[in-house]
This record gives sequence, structure tokens and C-alpha cells, in this order.
Amino acid sequence: MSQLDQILEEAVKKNENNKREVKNPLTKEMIQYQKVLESQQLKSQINQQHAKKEVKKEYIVIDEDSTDIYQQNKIQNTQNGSQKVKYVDILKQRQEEINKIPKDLFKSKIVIFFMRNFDLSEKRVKIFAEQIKNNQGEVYFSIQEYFEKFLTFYDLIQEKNKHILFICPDNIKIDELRKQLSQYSLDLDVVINKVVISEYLVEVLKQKKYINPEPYYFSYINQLAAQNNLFHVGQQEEINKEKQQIKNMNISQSQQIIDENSKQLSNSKVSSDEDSIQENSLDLECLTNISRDILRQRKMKQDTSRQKAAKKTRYLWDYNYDSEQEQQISEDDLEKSQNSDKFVSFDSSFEQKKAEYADQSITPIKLDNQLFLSKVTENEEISGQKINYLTSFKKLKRSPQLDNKNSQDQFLFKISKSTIKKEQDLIQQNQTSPSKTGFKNKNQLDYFEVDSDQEIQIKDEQKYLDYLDEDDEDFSKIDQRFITELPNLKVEAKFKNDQQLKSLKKKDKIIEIISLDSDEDEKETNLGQQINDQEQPKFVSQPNIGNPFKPFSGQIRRERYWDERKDHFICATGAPKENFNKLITEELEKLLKIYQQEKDIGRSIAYRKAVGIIKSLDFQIKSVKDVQKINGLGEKTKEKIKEILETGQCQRAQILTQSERNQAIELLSQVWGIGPSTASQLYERNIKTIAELRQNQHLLNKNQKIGLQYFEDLVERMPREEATLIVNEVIKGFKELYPEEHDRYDIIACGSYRRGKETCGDVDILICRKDGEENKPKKLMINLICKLEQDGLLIEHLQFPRPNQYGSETYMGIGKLKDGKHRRIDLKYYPKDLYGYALLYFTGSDYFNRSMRLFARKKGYSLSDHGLYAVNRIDNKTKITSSLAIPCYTEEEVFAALNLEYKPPYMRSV
DNA sequence: TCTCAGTAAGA
DNA sequence: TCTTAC
DNA sequence: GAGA
Ligand SMILES: O=c1ccn([C@H]2C[C@H](O)[C@@H](COP(=O)(O)OP(=O)(O)OP(=O)(O)O)O2)c(=O)[nH]1
Ligand SMILES: [Mg+2]
Repeated sequence: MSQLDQILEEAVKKNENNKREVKNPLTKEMIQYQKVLESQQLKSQINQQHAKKEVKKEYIVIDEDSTDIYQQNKIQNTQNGSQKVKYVDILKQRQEEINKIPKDLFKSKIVIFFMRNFDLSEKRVKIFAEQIKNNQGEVYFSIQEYFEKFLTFYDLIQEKNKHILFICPDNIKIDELRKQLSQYSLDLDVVINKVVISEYLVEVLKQKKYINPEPYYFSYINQLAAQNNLFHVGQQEEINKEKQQIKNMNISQSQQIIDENSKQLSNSKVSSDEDSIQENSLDLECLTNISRDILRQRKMKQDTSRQKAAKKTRYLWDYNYDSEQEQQISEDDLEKSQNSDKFVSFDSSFEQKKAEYADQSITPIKLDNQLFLSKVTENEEISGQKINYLTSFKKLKRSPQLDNKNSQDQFLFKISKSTIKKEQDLIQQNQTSPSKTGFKNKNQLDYFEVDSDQEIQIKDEQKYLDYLDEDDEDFSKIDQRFITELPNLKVEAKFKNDQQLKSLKKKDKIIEIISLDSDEDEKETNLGQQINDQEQPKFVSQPNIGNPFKPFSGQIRRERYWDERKDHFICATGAPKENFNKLITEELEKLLKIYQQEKDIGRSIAYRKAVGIIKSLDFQIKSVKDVQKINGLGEKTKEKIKEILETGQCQRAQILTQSERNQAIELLSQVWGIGPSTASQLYERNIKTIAELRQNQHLLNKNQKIGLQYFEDLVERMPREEATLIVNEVIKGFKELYPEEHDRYDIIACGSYRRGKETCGDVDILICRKDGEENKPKKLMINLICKLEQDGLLIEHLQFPRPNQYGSETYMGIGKLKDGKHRRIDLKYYPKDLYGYALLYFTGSDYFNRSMRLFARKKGYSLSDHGLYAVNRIDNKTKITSSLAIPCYTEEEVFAALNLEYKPPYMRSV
């Protein structure tokens, strides 16, 4: 038995052993991923230390990405005689490491790689591939690529005498491969000798000490640097001390990570409990789920961080920021400040670093009351004018040394002496400051430090100009729009204790506090989930003496840029009533559904967009040429369109929708309250039909049970006429409930009904008071719901209304007409001022909303059912939102505010 | 490499 | 935090 | 998956 055979056998065995354990999501792949994450954390920690000058370093990492630059630079260095910059040649180390693998391990083999794995990283695969090629082997990166080699089927079979390996990350791909091959009526075993999961292959190679994971982790680089005297500090003793410190830190920390991981690994061997999955069906499904979980986790991480950031920032604007309080600092403090301002990022590419070394024009800049270190490009010609503009900046954060001081000092910033000096020199030379620091007084010194090494590049359309260009006169007009306040909104706050209240009052914001009425019968009404005290206070409006919104620099430019490109947005083009390409959109929608199930956000957005674009066409696509130049339809989509035009279907969609799993999940997630995650969990428990689900109701929550109960009725769409009757019932009930003041309210059926669709999935009803909020009965929505329940219209309640910070309320329930089927009914109440935004939102369609909101976002606004706000997005984590919405009292005004043509509801069905 | 709408509720 | 919904 |  050859060496390779042995290794493969072990890898396969490992795979089989692990199949029993996979119920626990802590699989090896996940642990590898964790390891990478932690390595990244370590990296950023050390980067921070570098930034704080706790550790100085002066070397550059050479890796696969920077070899060319390295070679050039090396020649230059040696020509000059003295080596200026030192290198840690990680590439060499990696090559040495990979050389440890016996050269002829893959000799004369054919290897097909299917890569997506942390451990068998891309770099490593490249080196592998190189090695195999040098040993009379062959390497392919897809099965198609491999097939292209053959003219006849006979050739293919002959080739099998060689050892053909398929290395892939997980079992999904094997499944897919099988399907692909079945299209050619080929069996997997005919084509390929062995299929190896890369994860387990790597595991075996590691055990045999052929490969070492360390060279691909950050800590290894640090160790190397320390070993090679590449850390530089003034005193020799300190050098040694620091070197040792870093060495220890990295070794112990990375060792710790490895230990922890192996501990988790051994803990993760959990015996599967009996009701989980049948033995035979387990393997593929479980592994697919796990890799989905991992994908989802990665995505979820990004999403939640964005959400959190978004939540915080509104408070930032309203309650934390006060420019008046910026303090001046004495000369003494200025003297004390350290004179150092070189920021070198650790592992970025060589070119970037070179630029950083070379660039001396780092200056502080103040944008919208945040401080940045900026790079300013001087005298670039923009629209015929020579202008200085900001090309990139580093965000600054408050120095921790200030946290101990008393609160009055909290608006001091720190910037290094030399940068201030540069600024002052410019001012003294009577030049206009190239940045927006506003440091006119040399005593003014700020205590700020660099938040992260990452430099934020400013996109072309977002360049922040120092000087107003001709368009910027319009700022005054914008200003007018922004300072207008939305009247009639009340401030409502609920505090955990008086302290919170005081601290807010201190900041001179006037907040009117309305105690939440505690009517006797309130306790009996189920108002849903309790709000956590910690989350309070919530504000129904903004303080009525807000900072008048100042337009952000570059706003005119930004708006113009996106106005020129607005035909890329479906909200600007709209869709005709008729869909001329039903076949294509239906096929693409199949794929869309699959990707939504798999939680592949990117692809589902891409396919949704493609469907939207095709629906908006006012002609029938006859060939791909008709859609050749459309923005949003890329290569792959066009391929699929071509396929559909030629064969009448998309093969991939066909294969995917045929699979039992996908069909079951699709069916189960049609139950209200069950989404893709729950559906696939149910499928794992071998629940594949509604009947089976009805047998296992204990797995469902309250609303899901209701959804299941009325499943057959709810999956159906109702005819438009029935929706009309339901709306009339609601209006009738409302009139009976409030006979005197009913005409003070607008009651409008929105959703697909308002868009003029012939069938409606549900009834969406918007209620809006026409005059001020003060007169609105407190329990209007609850009363209405009780009334409709008495009338026999509403049968089940899914979601009770509860006032939120904007004074809007949402009800979701199930109702039916006499002798009719059960239908979903949504009631929403919005205060008068939100009428325009709410009507726009509730009319949809969902994709039209997304398109319009994206357009608003790009233009520097944020659009929702609560308003259109001006927003300055500094980076993906930081934004400043104006506390005052741009007033739009009708849909038309919202369109106008975004400089969009008004689209009547029937054109919004994208 | 980053982004993809924005908001809210239940468990 | 995760999932689902509009 | 597409676009920047
Ligand atoms: O993800 C979503 C879903 C819906 N909506 C808005 C637009 C939509 O028109 C309205 C009502 O939602 P519903 O789910 O009822 O959609 P619809 O457009 O009315 O279609 P259907 O006929 O399926 O009810 O809520 C969104 O903004 N985002
Ligand atoms: Mg609807």
C-alpha cells in the first residue's frame, strides 16, 4: 500500500468516525473557523499595541501577495548599499513547511480540488498544486475543467486507471457532484477513485507532521519577527524584554487557542439522542446543515454588528454630542503631549505601507464634529476648478486617559503635537487650512487617538470638498428643509430611575414625560412580550430644541452623482402592469427561493434584483442580446436566461427544486411563522409534510400552531373582491365604534390591493388620523380589534398592537367573512405626520421599498416608515443621523424629496 | 473586499 | 441572539 | 451573484 493510500484511508476513516458526532455543531470546520477568528483578534490586539506605541516595530511581512514588490525593492535596497527596511519572509517559511510533504506523495496523480476551507487555504492549495504538477501529476479546479480533457467517454474511463482524487471541503459538494454527473448518466465511482474531505486530509497530514498550521496564523509572524531582532526600542534591555514578552505572549496565546480547541473537540463528541435522526439518512443532511450553520453564523455576525451600531447612533446625535462644550487646553498640557505620530499597520500589503512611510501629509481633520486623521490631495482639478480634497482618513476615538477625569473634560481631544504644528504653520502662512480642523487657536489641543489602523478610503462620489463648488450654494435651501420640525409628535419616556432622567436633563434637552396610563383592564389585555427595563428610555420624538441639522459636506455632489445613476434603481423606473417574461421570472424565482432557504443573502438579493429588473421590462426577451447591457444582470444570470430561452427551463433550478429536502422545506415554510431555519430543523426530525407536522405540534410555538391550524386557507391568495369585502367590514366596524369621529381617520387598504393586483395574499389596512394626535382615543387599535372580534371578523390574533417610539401601532391577525375562508389581516395605525412615509411603506412592494431605501441610503438619507432622515455615514459602523425628519406629508413629497418621479401604486409591483 | 432596507416582535 | 415577519 |  502506498503512502498516499494510507493517508487517504485514514482520512476516510476519520470522516466516517465523525459522522456520528455531527449533531453537535462544534465540528472541526467550525473550530478551524474559530481559530482563525481568534487569531484575527490577537492580530488586532497587537495592532492596537503597535498603534499605542507600546511596541514598536519596523519590518514588513513578505507573503504571497507582495513578492513582486519585494523583489523590486530588494534590488533597489542592495543597489543603494544599505537595507532600509527589514523583512519577515513568511513566504520562505511557508515554502519550507510545505516542502516537508514527501515530494512524490501525489506523483502521477490526477487531483481535482474543490476549495472552500480554512485549513487547506488557497495559498496552500496553490503550493500543493505546483508540487503535483512538478511530479507528473495533473490538477483541476472543477469537474468540468477535468472533462474538457476528453473527447470520448472511453478516454474518460481509461483515465481512471490513474489515481484520480477529488478533494473538497464538505459533503455538499459531493452531493452536487453526484447530481452533475448523473446529468451525463455517469456514476461517481466510474469517474473518480477517491473523494476526500479536505478537512480530514489536512488532519491526517498534520498528524503525520507533514504540515504545520502555524505559518498561516498571525502569531507565527510575530514570533518570527521577535526571533529575528526585528523589534526596535531605544534601550537594549528593553528590546530583549519586549522581544521575550511578545514571544511568550504569542506562543502562550496561540497554544491556548489550540488547547481550547482540542478540548472543545473532545467535548463535542456527543451521543446523538434517539429522537433526532435516523442513522441512514443522517450523513449528508447533517453535514449540509452544519455548513449552512457556519455560513449563517458568519453572516449573522456582520448583520448584528451593523444593527447595533445603527441603534446607538441616534442617541449619539441627540444626547451625547454637544459642540459647545469643547474645552480649551493650557500651554502646559500642550508641552506634555508626546511627539510621535507614525502609524504603521501591521499586515497590510507592501505598497500600502510604502505609501504610509512616504506620506508626511497626515493632518487632523474635523468632519461633522468627528475628528479624523486625513490625507489631503492638493490641487486636483475637479470640474474645472483646482481644489483640495480629502482622499482618506483614519477615525479617531477618545483617549482612555480622559476617562478618569471629571465629566467636564469629556470633550477634550488629543492629537500629536507635530500634526497640530503643521496645521498651525499653514494658518500662520495665511493659507486657508487644507483640512477642516478649525484650529485657529494654537492653545487648542485635542486628546484623541487613532481608533484603528484601517484607513477609510473615500469613494469618488463622496469626496469631501474643502471649498464649496458652484452647486454648494444650494446648501442654504437644504438647511431650510432640515430644520423644519415635525409637529404634533409627543415625547414619551419611561425611566428605570430618576438618575437617568437627571442625566438627560443635564444636557439641556427638554423632554416632556408622559406617564404611561395604567388603566385597570390593561393587565387583562395580552399586549405581547414585556419590554425589558434596561432598554428604556425610548423616545417618541426628538428633543424640541435639537441641533439644527447642518448639511454634510459633499452632499450636493453625492446627490448629483446618484441622480445621474437613478435608472439603476427599480424605484425610479417602475414596472408595467403586465409581466412579459413570466417564464424567465418564474424559473429565476425558483432559484431565488432556494437561496433564501439557504440564507445566502448575497445571492438572494442578486436574484431578487434580476427578477425585479426583468419584471420591469416592457417587452418580451427574445434573445440574450435584448438584455446585454442592463445593469444588474451579470454573466451568470444571462447564461441562465439564455438556457431558459433555449430549453424552457433552468437545469440548476430544476435539480434543486426536485430534491426532497428543498421541496419539504419549501412546503413547511409556507406555514405562517415557520421560516427556512425551523423548516430545516423539522426536516431533520423527519417531518416532511403538513400532516406529519400536525402530529408533532409540540415543536411549534403559539403563532406557528395558529398558522398550521389554518394552513390550507392561508396558503391560498384571495380574489380582490373578497379583500374589498373585508376592508368594508373593517370600515363598517370602525364607523360603528366611533360614530362621531370616524371621518377624522383615513382608512386605506394597502399592499397588493392598493397596487391593483387581482389576487391578494392578505389584507393590509392602514389607519391614519387626519388631525392632531392629542384627540386620538388611547386604545383606538385595541378597541377596534375587540369590536371586529365581536363582529366575528377577527378569529385569531398573532400580534397585538403596542405603541412604539413613533406612535405607530401594528396588529396582525387572522379573520374571515361569513362563509369565507380564513385570511390574514394586518392593521396598522400611524400618526398624521407619518402618513406619507407609512402609506409608501405599506403599499410596497417589498422589493420596491428596498430599492427606494437603497437609493435614499446612497444619497445620504435613511428612509423608513417613520421618516426620511439625513444621515452621514462615516463608515460601516458609524453614522450620524439627523434627529429631525425631512417633512413629507404625502407619498408624492417623499418621491420629490429624493428627486424621483412619482410612481402610482400599480407601477410598484416589482 | 465590501455591500446588499429598515424595523419590530417572540422565544 | 436567533428567527420570523411586514 | 453583481457592482464598485
Ligand atoms: O419585507 C417586506 C415585506 C413587506 N413590506 C411592505 C410592502 C408590502 O406591500 C407591505 C405589505 O406586506 P405583504 O406581505 O402583505 O405584501 P403585499 O405586497 O401586500 O403582497 P401580498 O399580496 O402577498 O399580501 O409591507 C416591506 O416593506 N418589506
Ligand atoms: Mg398584502
